[in-house]
Amino acid sequence: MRGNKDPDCSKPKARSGGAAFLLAQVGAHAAAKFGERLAELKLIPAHAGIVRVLAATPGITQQALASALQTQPSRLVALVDELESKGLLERRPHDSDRRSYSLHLTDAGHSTLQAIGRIARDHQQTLLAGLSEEQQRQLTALLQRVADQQGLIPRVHPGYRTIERPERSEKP
Amino acid sequence: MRGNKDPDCSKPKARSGGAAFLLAQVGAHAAAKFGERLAELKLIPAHAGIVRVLAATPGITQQALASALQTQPSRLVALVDELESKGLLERRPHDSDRRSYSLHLTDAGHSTLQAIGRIARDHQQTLLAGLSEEQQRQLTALLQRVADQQGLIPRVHPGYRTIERPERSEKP
DNA sequence: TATTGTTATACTCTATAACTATA
DNA sequence: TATAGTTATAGAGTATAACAATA
Repeated sequence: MRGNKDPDCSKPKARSGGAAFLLAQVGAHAAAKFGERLAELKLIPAHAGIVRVLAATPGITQQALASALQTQPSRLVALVDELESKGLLERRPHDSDRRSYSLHLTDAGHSTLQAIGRIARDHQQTLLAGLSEEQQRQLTALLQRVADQQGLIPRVHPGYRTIERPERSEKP
Repeated sequence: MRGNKDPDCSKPKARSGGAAFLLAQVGAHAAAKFGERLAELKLIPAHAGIVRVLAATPGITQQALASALQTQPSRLVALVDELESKGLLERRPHDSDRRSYSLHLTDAGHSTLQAIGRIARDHQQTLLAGLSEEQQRQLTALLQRVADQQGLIPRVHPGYRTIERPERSEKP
Protein backbone atom coordinates (compact mmCIF):
# COMPACT_ATOMS: atom_id res chain seq x y z
CA MET A 1 0.00 0.00 0.00
CA ARG A 2 1.89 3.00 -1.36
CA GLY A 3 5.39 2.59 0.03
CA ASN A 4 5.68 6.20 1.08
CA LYS A 5 8.17 7.05 3.75
CA ASP A 6 6.68 10.41 4.54
CA PRO A 7 3.58 9.80 6.65
CA ASP A 8 2.18 13.21 5.84
CA CYS A 9 1.54 12.37 2.23
CA SER A 10 0.68 8.74 2.67
CA LYS A 11 -2.91 9.30 1.57
CA PRO A 12 -2.69 11.72 -1.29
CA LYS A 13 -5.94 10.66 -2.91
CA ALA A 14 -8.30 10.55 0.05
CA ARG A 15 -9.02 14.22 -0.24
CA SER A 16 -12.69 14.68 -0.93
CA GLY A 17 -13.66 11.15 -1.78
CA GLY A 18 -11.59 10.73 -4.90
CA ALA A 19 -12.19 11.56 -8.52
CA ALA A 20 -14.84 8.86 -8.89
CA PHE A 21 -16.93 10.27 -6.07
CA LEU A 22 -16.45 13.80 -7.35
CA LEU A 23 -17.66 12.66 -10.74
CA ALA A 24 -20.81 11.15 -9.26
CA GLN A 25 -21.38 14.15 -7.04
CA VAL A 26 -20.83 16.86 -9.62
CA GLY A 27 -22.65 14.80 -12.23
CA ALA A 28 -25.76 14.45 -10.07
CA HIS A 29 -25.60 18.14 -9.33
CA ALA A 30 -25.34 18.95 -13.03
CA ALA A 31 -28.30 16.71 -13.84
CA ALA A 32 -30.42 18.18 -11.06
CA LYS A 33 -29.67 21.76 -12.07
CA PHE A 34 -30.43 21.00 -15.69
CA GLY A 35 -33.72 19.48 -14.62
CA GLU A 36 -34.58 22.61 -12.68
CA ARG A 37 -33.86 24.84 -15.65
CA LEU A 38 -35.82 22.60 -17.95
CA ALA A 39 -38.87 23.09 -15.75
CA GLU A 40 -39.13 26.56 -17.33
CA LEU A 41 -40.34 24.73 -20.43
CA LYS A 42 -42.59 22.42 -18.39
CA LEU A 43 -40.39 19.55 -19.45
CA ILE A 44 -38.29 16.94 -17.70
CA PRO A 45 -34.89 15.70 -18.93
CA ALA A 46 -36.47 12.60 -20.45
CA HIS A 47 -38.57 14.83 -22.70
CA ALA A 48 -35.46 16.69 -23.82
CA GLY A 49 -33.76 13.43 -24.70
CA ILE A 50 -36.67 12.42 -26.89
CA VAL A 51 -36.78 15.78 -28.64
CA ARG A 52 -33.08 15.60 -29.38
CA VAL A 53 -33.30 12.11 -30.84
CA LEU A 54 -36.31 13.08 -32.92
CA ALA A 55 -34.47 16.07 -34.32
CA ALA A 56 -31.57 13.86 -35.31
CA THR A 57 -33.68 11.04 -36.76
CA PRO A 58 -37.10 12.24 -37.92
CA GLY A 59 -39.70 9.58 -38.59
CA ILE A 60 -38.26 7.16 -36.07
CA THR A 61 -40.65 4.62 -34.53
CA GLN A 62 -41.23 4.28 -30.82
CA GLN A 63 -39.42 0.96 -30.78
CA ALA A 64 -36.37 2.49 -32.42
CA LEU A 65 -36.61 5.46 -30.09
CA ALA A 66 -36.67 3.15 -27.09
CA SER A 67 -33.66 1.36 -28.46
CA ALA A 68 -31.81 4.62 -29.07
CA LEU A 69 -32.50 5.83 -25.55
CA GLN A 70 -31.85 2.43 -24.01
CA THR A 71 -35.18 2.25 -22.28
CA GLN A 72 -38.39 0.24 -22.33
CA PRO A 73 -40.94 1.04 -25.06
CA SER A 74 -43.71 1.08 -22.48
CA ARG A 75 -41.85 3.81 -20.65
CA LEU A 76 -42.03 6.06 -23.68
CA VAL A 77 -45.79 5.97 -24.09
CA ALA A 78 -46.59 8.53 -21.41
CA LEU A 79 -43.65 10.74 -22.38
CA VAL A 80 -44.59 10.77 -26.05
CA ASP A 81 -48.21 11.35 -25.07
CA GLU A 82 -47.18 14.41 -23.11
CA LEU A 83 -45.05 15.82 -25.91
CA GLU A 84 -47.86 15.20 -28.35
CA SER A 85 -50.47 16.89 -26.17
CA LYS A 86 -48.13 19.88 -25.91
CA GLY A 87 -48.04 19.99 -29.69
CA LEU A 88 -44.31 19.37 -29.88
CA LEU A 89 -44.44 16.16 -31.89
CA GLU A 90 -46.80 14.21 -34.11
CA ARG A 91 -47.50 10.52 -34.43
CA ARG A 92 -47.89 10.02 -38.17
CA PRO A 93 -48.92 6.72 -39.75
CA HIS A 94 -45.93 4.71 -40.84
CA ASP A 95 -45.49 4.30 -44.57
CA SER A 96 -45.30 0.55 -44.75
CA ASP A 97 -46.16 -0.79 -41.31
CA ARG A 98 -49.54 0.09 -39.91
CA ARG A 99 -48.62 -1.17 -36.44
CA SER A 100 -46.14 1.60 -35.83
CA TYR A 101 -45.98 5.37 -35.96
CA SER A 102 -43.48 7.76 -37.46
CA LEU A 103 -42.60 10.36 -34.88
CA HIS A 104 -41.94 13.88 -36.13
CA LEU A 105 -41.22 17.16 -34.40
CA THR A 106 -43.69 19.94 -35.16
CA ASP A 107 -42.60 23.53 -35.72
CA ALA A 108 -43.24 24.14 -32.07
CA GLY A 109 -41.13 21.09 -31.37
CA HIS A 110 -38.23 22.56 -33.28
CA SER A 111 -38.62 25.84 -31.40
CA THR A 112 -38.53 23.88 -28.16
CA LEU A 113 -35.43 22.10 -29.36
CA GLN A 114 -33.73 25.44 -29.76
CA ALA A 115 -34.96 26.55 -26.36
CA ILE A 116 -33.51 23.38 -24.87
CA GLY A 117 -30.21 24.17 -26.55
CA ARG A 118 -30.19 27.66 -25.08
CA ILE A 119 -30.98 26.31 -21.64
CA ALA A 120 -28.26 23.69 -21.95
CA ARG A 121 -25.65 26.27 -22.91
CA ASP A 122 -26.76 28.61 -20.19
CA HIS A 123 -26.71 25.78 -17.69
CA GLN A 124 -23.24 24.74 -18.73
CA GLN A 125 -21.92 28.25 -18.46
CA THR A 126 -23.24 28.54 -14.91
CA LEU A 127 -21.97 25.12 -13.97
CA LEU A 128 -18.45 25.77 -15.20
CA ALA A 129 -18.25 29.40 -14.17
CA GLY A 130 -15.30 28.60 -11.94
CA LEU A 131 -13.14 27.37 -14.81
CA SER A 132 -11.26 29.29 -17.47
CA GLU A 133 -12.04 28.54 -21.10
CA GLU A 134 -8.87 26.54 -21.35
CA GLN A 135 -9.79 24.55 -18.26
CA GLN A 136 -13.26 23.92 -19.65
CA ARG A 137 -11.71 22.49 -22.79
CA GLN A 138 -9.42 20.30 -20.69
CA LEU A 139 -12.31 19.03 -18.61
CA THR A 140 -14.38 18.26 -21.67
CA ALA A 141 -11.53 16.37 -23.28
CA LEU A 142 -10.86 14.33 -20.16
CA LEU A 143 -14.53 13.48 -19.69
CA GLN A 144 -14.88 12.55 -23.34
CA ARG A 145 -11.93 10.25 -22.98
CA VAL A 146 -13.45 8.53 -19.95
CA ALA A 147 -16.82 8.27 -21.66
CA ASP A 148 -15.28 6.68 -24.75
CA GLN A 149 -13.16 4.25 -22.80
CA GLN A 150 -16.13 3.24 -20.68
CA GLY A 151 -18.21 2.58 -23.75
CA LEU A 152 -20.83 5.22 -23.03
CA ILE A 153 -23.13 6.02 -25.91
CA PRO A 154 -22.91 9.65 -27.06
CA ARG A 155 -25.90 11.73 -26.03
CA VAL A 156 -27.57 8.91 -24.10
CA HIS A 157 -27.91 9.47 -20.40
CA PRO A 158 -27.90 6.27 -18.34
CA GLY A 159 -30.92 7.68 -16.53
CA TYR A 160 -29.97 5.45 -13.66
CA ARG A 161 -30.38 2.06 -15.16
CA THR A 162 -31.51 -0.69 -12.86
CA ILE A 163 -29.04 -1.07 -10.06
CA GLU A 164 -28.98 -4.47 -8.51
CA ARG A 165 -30.21 -3.96 -5.02
CA PRO A 166 -28.96 -6.65 -2.66
CA GLU A 167 -31.67 -8.59 -0.86
CA ARG A 168 -33.53 -6.20 1.39
CA SER A 169 -32.79 -7.74 4.79
CA GLU A 170 -35.16 -10.40 6.04
CA LYS A 171 -38.54 -8.92 6.80
CA PRO A 172 -40.94 -11.49 8.22
CA MET B 1 -21.96 34.77 -29.91
CA ARG B 2 -18.39 33.64 -30.62
CA GLY B 3 -17.30 36.00 -33.37
CA ASN B 4 -15.68 33.32 -35.45
CA LYS B 5 -15.16 33.97 -39.13
CA ASP B 6 -14.50 30.36 -40.03
CA PRO B 7 -17.87 28.60 -40.34
CA ASP B 8 -16.32 25.18 -39.80
CA CYS B 9 -15.53 25.86 -36.21
CA SER B 10 -18.54 27.96 -35.40
CA LYS B 11 -19.91 25.32 -33.04
CA PRO B 12 -16.88 24.01 -31.23
CA LYS B 13 -18.79 22.93 -28.14
CA ALA B 14 -21.68 21.01 -29.64
CA ARG B 15 -19.67 17.84 -29.88
CA SER B 16 -21.20 15.19 -27.70
CA GLY B 17 -23.66 17.29 -25.80
CA GLY B 18 -21.17 19.54 -24.07
CA ALA B 19 -19.22 19.26 -20.87
CA ALA B 20 -22.32 19.59 -18.72
CA PHE B 21 -24.00 16.63 -20.37
CA LEU B 22 -20.80 14.63 -20.23
CA LEU B 23 -20.58 15.35 -16.53
CA ALA B 24 -24.10 14.09 -15.92
CA GLN B 25 -23.57 11.09 -18.15
CA VAL B 26 -20.20 9.99 -16.78
CA GLY B 27 -21.32 10.83 -13.25
CA ALA B 28 -24.40 8.64 -13.48
CA HIS B 29 -22.26 5.88 -14.94
CA ALA B 30 -19.78 6.21 -12.09
CA ALA B 31 -22.54 6.09 -9.49
CA ALA B 32 -24.17 3.07 -11.12
CA LYS B 33 -20.91 1.14 -11.34
CA PHE B 34 -20.06 1.94 -7.75
CA GLY B 35 -23.48 0.67 -6.72
CA GLU B 36 -22.88 -2.56 -8.58
CA ARG B 37 -19.56 -3.12 -6.88
CA LEU B 38 -21.01 -2.30 -3.50
CA ALA B 39 -23.54 -5.09 -3.98
CA GLU B 40 -20.66 -7.46 -3.22
CA LEU B 41 -21.02 -6.31 0.37
CA LYS B 42 -24.82 -6.51 0.22
CA LEU B 43 -24.92 -2.75 0.63
CA ILE B 44 -26.26 0.15 -1.36
CA PRO B 45 -24.52 3.54 -1.74
CA ALA B 46 -26.69 5.08 0.96
CA HIS B 47 -25.34 2.53 3.45
CA ALA B 48 -21.80 3.43 2.49
CA GLY B 49 -22.52 7.10 3.07
CA ILE B 50 -23.78 6.38 6.56
CA VAL B 51 -20.79 4.22 7.41
CA ARG B 52 -18.41 6.92 6.24
CA VAL B 53 -20.09 9.62 8.31
CA LEU B 54 -20.17 7.37 11.35
CA ALA B 55 -16.48 6.66 11.02
CA ALA B 56 -15.76 10.39 10.90
CA THR B 57 -18.11 11.35 13.72
CA PRO B 58 -18.72 8.48 16.15
CA GLY B 59 -21.61 8.86 18.54
CA ILE B 60 -23.61 11.07 16.20
CA THR B 61 -27.39 11.03 16.58
CA GLN B 62 -29.77 10.14 13.78
CA GLN B 63 -30.94 13.74 13.52
CA ALA B 64 -27.38 14.95 13.10
CA LEU B 65 -26.72 12.16 10.64
CA ALA B 66 -29.73 13.18 8.60
CA SER B 67 -28.50 16.74 8.65
CA ALA B 68 -25.00 15.70 7.59
CA LEU B 69 -26.35 13.64 4.70
CA GLN B 70 -28.94 16.24 3.77
CA THR B 71 -31.82 13.84 3.98
CA GLN B 72 -34.96 13.22 6.03
CA PRO B 73 -34.57 11.53 9.42
CA SER B 74 -37.39 9.15 8.58
CA ARG B 75 -35.43 8.00 5.57
CA LEU B 76 -32.58 6.87 7.76
CA VAL B 77 -34.59 4.56 9.97
CA ALA B 78 -34.70 1.62 7.60
CA LEU B 79 -31.09 2.12 6.52
CA VAL B 80 -29.81 2.25 10.09
CA ASP B 81 -31.98 -0.74 10.90
CA GLU B 82 -30.36 -2.71 8.13
CA LEU B 83 -26.84 -1.77 9.15
CA GLU B 84 -27.66 -2.66 12.74
CA SER B 85 -29.14 -6.02 11.82
CA LYS B 86 -25.97 -6.74 9.85
CA GLY B 87 -23.99 -5.99 12.99
CA LEU B 88 -22.14 -3.07 11.43
CA LEU B 89 -23.35 -0.41 13.85
CA GLU B 90 -24.89 -0.07 17.27
CA ARG B 91 -27.54 2.23 18.66
CA ARG B 92 -26.28 3.11 22.11
CA PRO B 93 -28.23 5.15 24.63
CA HIS B 94 -27.31 8.80 24.48
CA ASP B 95 -25.50 10.14 27.52
CA SER B 96 -27.75 13.06 28.34
CA ASP B 97 -30.82 12.75 26.14
CA ARG B 98 -32.88 9.62 26.43
CA ARG B 99 -34.86 10.43 23.30
CA SER B 100 -31.92 9.93 21.00
CA TYR B 101 -29.28 7.33 20.25
CA SER B 102 -25.55 7.50 19.80
CA LEU B 103 -24.60 5.66 16.66
CA HIS B 104 -21.32 3.76 16.67
CA LEU B 105 -19.61 1.48 14.19
CA THR B 106 -18.84 -1.99 15.47
CA ASP B 107 -15.58 -3.80 14.70
CA ALA B 108 -17.37 -5.41 11.78
CA GLY B 109 -18.47 -1.94 10.76
CA HIS B 110 -14.89 -0.73 10.67
CA SER B 111 -13.92 -3.75 8.60
CA THR B 112 -16.73 -2.93 6.21
CA LEU B 113 -15.52 0.66 6.06
CA GLN B 114 -12.16 -0.61 4.89
CA ALA B 115 -13.81 -2.91 2.38
CA ILE B 116 -15.78 0.04 1.06
CA GLY B 117 -12.55 1.97 0.69
CA ARG B 118 -10.97 -0.86 -1.25
CA ILE B 119 -14.00 -1.10 -3.50
CA ALA B 120 -13.99 2.65 -4.07
CA ARG B 121 -10.32 2.67 -5.06
CA ASP B 122 -10.78 -0.32 -7.30
CA HIS B 123 -13.82 1.27 -8.86
CA GLN B 124 -11.98 4.51 -9.47
CA GLN B 125 -9.07 2.74 -11.08
CA THR B 126 -11.38 0.96 -13.48
CA LEU B 127 -13.35 4.09 -14.21
CA LEU B 128 -10.29 6.17 -15.04
CA ALA B 129 -8.32 3.42 -16.75
CA GLY B 130 -8.22 5.49 -19.91
CA LEU B 131 -6.37 8.38 -18.28
CA SER B 132 -2.72 8.73 -17.33
CA GLU B 133 -1.91 9.51 -13.72
CA GLU B 134 -1.24 13.09 -14.68
CA GLN B 135 -4.60 13.31 -16.43
CA GLN B 136 -6.32 11.80 -13.43
CA ARG B 137 -4.82 14.51 -11.24
CA GLN B 138 -5.94 17.16 -13.70
CA LEU B 139 -9.47 15.78 -13.79
CA THR B 140 -9.67 15.61 -10.02
CA ALA B 141 -8.47 19.19 -9.67
CA LEU B 142 -10.94 20.49 -12.23
CA LEU B 143 -13.85 18.61 -10.66
CA GLN B 144 -12.86 19.80 -7.21
CA ARG B 145 -12.84 23.34 -8.49
CA VAL B 146 -16.32 23.00 -9.97
CA ALA B 147 -17.61 21.33 -6.81
CA ASP B 148 -16.23 24.12 -4.63
CA GLN B 149 -17.54 26.87 -6.83
CA GLN B 150 -20.97 25.23 -6.97
CA GLY B 151 -21.09 24.99 -3.19
CA LEU B 152 -21.23 21.20 -3.06
CA ILE B 153 -20.62 19.71 0.36
CA PRO B 154 -17.58 17.43 0.48
CA ARG B 155 -18.46 13.74 0.68
CA VAL B 156 -22.20 14.35 0.41
CA HIS B 157 -23.83 12.94 -2.66
CA PRO B 158 -26.93 14.87 -3.76
CA GLY B 159 -28.63 11.49 -4.08
CA TYR B 160 -30.92 13.15 -6.55
CA ARG B 161 -32.61 15.69 -4.38
CA THR B 162 -36.18 16.49 -5.19
CA ILE B 163 -36.39 17.80 -8.69
CA GLU B 164 -39.37 19.99 -9.32
CA ARG B 165 -41.42 18.10 -11.80
CA PRO B 166 -43.63 20.40 -13.83
CA GLU B 167 -47.34 19.64 -13.64
CA ARG B 168 -47.93 16.25 -15.14
CA SER B 169 -50.14 17.20 -18.06
CA GLU B 170 -53.86 17.28 -17.44
CA LYS B 171 -55.14 13.80 -16.75
CA PRO B 172 -58.92 13.65 -16.43
C1' DT C 1 -46.01 -16.97 -35.02
C1' DA C 2 -43.72 -12.46 -34.21
C1' DT C 3 -43.88 -7.58 -33.49
C1' DT C 4 -45.82 -2.56 -32.37
C1' DG C 5 -47.83 0.24 -29.34
C1' DT C 6 -50.48 0.13 -25.23
C1' DT C 7 -52.34 -1.01 -20.75
C1' DA C 8 -52.38 -3.37 -16.16
C1' DT C 9 -50.13 -4.91 -12.22
C1' DA C 10 -46.95 -5.09 -8.66
C1' DC C 11 -43.17 -3.25 -6.44
C1' DT C 12 -39.74 0.25 -4.84
C1' DC C 13 -38.67 4.60 -3.22
C1' DT C 14 -39.88 8.91 -1.26
C1' DA C 15 -42.06 12.85 1.18
C1' DT C 16 -45.24 14.11 4.50
C1' DA C 17 -47.43 14.00 8.43
C1' DA C 18 -48.88 11.74 12.42
C1' DC C 19 -47.46 9.43 16.70
C1' DT C 20 -44.57 8.23 21.39
C1' DA C 21 -41.51 9.23 24.64
C1' DT C 22 -38.83 12.18 26.26
C1' DA C 23 -37.10 17.11 27.06
C1' DT D 1 -44.32 23.43 24.02
C1' DA D 2 -40.63 21.38 21.32
C1' DT D 3 -37.71 17.62 19.79
C1' DA D 4 -35.80 12.43 18.62
C1' DG D 5 -36.98 8.53 16.60
C1' DT D 6 -40.51 5.93 14.47
C1' DT D 7 -44.51 4.56 11.80
C1' DA D 8 -48.35 5.25 8.39
C1' DT D 9 -50.01 6.90 4.29
C1' DA D 10 -50.07 8.42 -0.16
C1' DG D 11 -47.78 9.49 -4.40
C1' DA D 12 -44.42 9.03 -8.27
C1' DG D 13 -41.59 5.99 -11.11
C1' DT D 14 -40.42 1.62 -12.91
C1' DA D 15 -40.19 -3.22 -14.72
C1' DT D 16 -42.81 -6.86 -16.20
C1' DA D 17 -46.10 -9.10 -18.40
C1' DA D 18 -50.32 -9.21 -20.67
C1' DC D 19 -53.17 -7.36 -24.56
C1' DA D 20 -55.12 -5.93 -29.42
C1' DA D 21 -53.91 -4.85 -33.97
C1' DT D 22 -51.02 -5.89 -37.60
C1' DA D 23 -47.20 -8.22 -39.90
